[in-house]
Amino acid sequence: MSVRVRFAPSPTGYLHIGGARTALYCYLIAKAKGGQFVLRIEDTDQERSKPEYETAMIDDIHWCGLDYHEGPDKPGDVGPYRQSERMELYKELAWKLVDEGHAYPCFLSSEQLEELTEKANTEKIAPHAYHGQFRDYDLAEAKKRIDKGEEFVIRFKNPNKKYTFKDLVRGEVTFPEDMVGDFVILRSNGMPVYNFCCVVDDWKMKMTHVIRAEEHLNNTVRQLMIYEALGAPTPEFAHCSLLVGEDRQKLSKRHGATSVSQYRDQNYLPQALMNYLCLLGWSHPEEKDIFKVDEIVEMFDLNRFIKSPALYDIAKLNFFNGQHLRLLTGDELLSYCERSIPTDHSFHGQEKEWKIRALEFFKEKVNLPSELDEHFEVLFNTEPRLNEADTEELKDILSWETTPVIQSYLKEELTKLKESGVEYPSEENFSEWTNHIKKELKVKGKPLFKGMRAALTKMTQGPDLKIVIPLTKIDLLITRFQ
RNA sequence: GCUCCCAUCGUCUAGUCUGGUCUAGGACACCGCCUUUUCACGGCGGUAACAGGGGUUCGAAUCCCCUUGGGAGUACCA
Repeated sequence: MSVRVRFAPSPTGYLHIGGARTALYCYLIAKAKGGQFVLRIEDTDQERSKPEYETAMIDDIHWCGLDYHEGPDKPGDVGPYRQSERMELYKELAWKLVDEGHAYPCFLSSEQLEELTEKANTEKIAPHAYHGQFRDYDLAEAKKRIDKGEEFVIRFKNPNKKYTFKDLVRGEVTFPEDMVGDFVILRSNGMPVYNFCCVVDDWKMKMTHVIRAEEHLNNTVRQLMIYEALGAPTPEFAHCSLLVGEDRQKLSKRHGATSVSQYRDQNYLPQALMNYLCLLGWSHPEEKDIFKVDEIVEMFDLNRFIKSPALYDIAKLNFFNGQHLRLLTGDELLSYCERSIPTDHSFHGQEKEWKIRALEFFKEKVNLPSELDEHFEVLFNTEPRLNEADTEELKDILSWETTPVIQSYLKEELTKLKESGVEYPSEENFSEWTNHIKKELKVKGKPLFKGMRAALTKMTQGPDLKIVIPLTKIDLLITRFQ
């Protein structure tokens, strides 16, 4: 039987970093086993689910490069793939469970429920202890009350026995009989509840593996009960570790940038994000750390999942971005970096060939394209860029810089070049100047290079002049002498 | 409270299943040196961990138990 794995987010917000990682694992397992990856939208919470979130989520999943075989926008044989479109099925099965004695209507009002929970709390027993008030209520009587229009929910009748299952990452897990009470499967507004539709769909959509985060581990006991009552085969479960923030708590909004769209907006490389996320809870058999996810499918398996929670660290993500940035070439590099450079930046006025040459050189210095701006200063500034630490050092340089002979020499050379119709100095030009100043003007060593740097770039430090000067327009260089 | 899960450098992790090759390896970050007449890159090196206690064993990071710590769940959210 072919492996089928689903990612089932609820559209109540933007795709979360943790969600993206789960989706990645689902994608990878499906791919590794030559199976299908399915996207299902769990929108049964009418208040919080929004269609625009669904759209955004799908966009983000695509941006991550996690293409699925079936989903709301990719019809398959077991659709629809949006739970709000499967209501009839859930209702039918919920009532089937009622008729078979696995579930029952319950008429407890929310006020009554609150009181009962309160009571259980003061008695220091499980809060769900009194939720089963209607479990033995006469069904015919119940149906009469429903027909009269009375509000009700459907509760699942807990069979009160232990449940054990083998989790693919955690091993054998056992839940005691009283872990949960008679829980709701159909709300009073007619909407089914997560644990119920999840099982129905995983069954009807023929899922073989349920891969999700550890926060769902405890839900598994409820789901196991439902599979059993439905007479459905249980899939394999794999609960992967949680992603946590600095405080070791589940990663959430208050930890800062935790949605994929924020990284997209900040122009991170999706392959870098995926690479980093992949390693947060899984390890490469050869301890390789920089890779594209599609390169590791054949070695991806559940055995290398880590059970303990992983801390999400942006510093390390930045490193991964830098590594992937350096893997980019020519056109890729240009179209990627260009987006991060302010639209009014002089960079955009340059020739394409120049841009690529500049980026190929500067890419070694940054992790993110947004850091490029400060490095470009050396190419475009017209005012001296000096920080306090430079001042001391500058005293010498300034005395040199103001030496009229050398100033006028460089200026003269630049003017000659300009008149010959050249737009940029060549590397050879730069060497000639250096040699001339060395031989004829008797300046060498540190004063030579520091001095030339200060004169030509108005900065005391920066990248290799041999590279930088040929990237700077002669016109601009001349203005630096005025 | 109750239930479940987890526990190796600050962080991500290798090693745990199949005890010895682990005076615990790699990566991020940090620090130093080399290289570069600057900066960065790169290279080399450094600081830094088996939570604690009991067992089992000739031998335990690895197996068992307890303690402690952390997390998750305990909803008519998912």
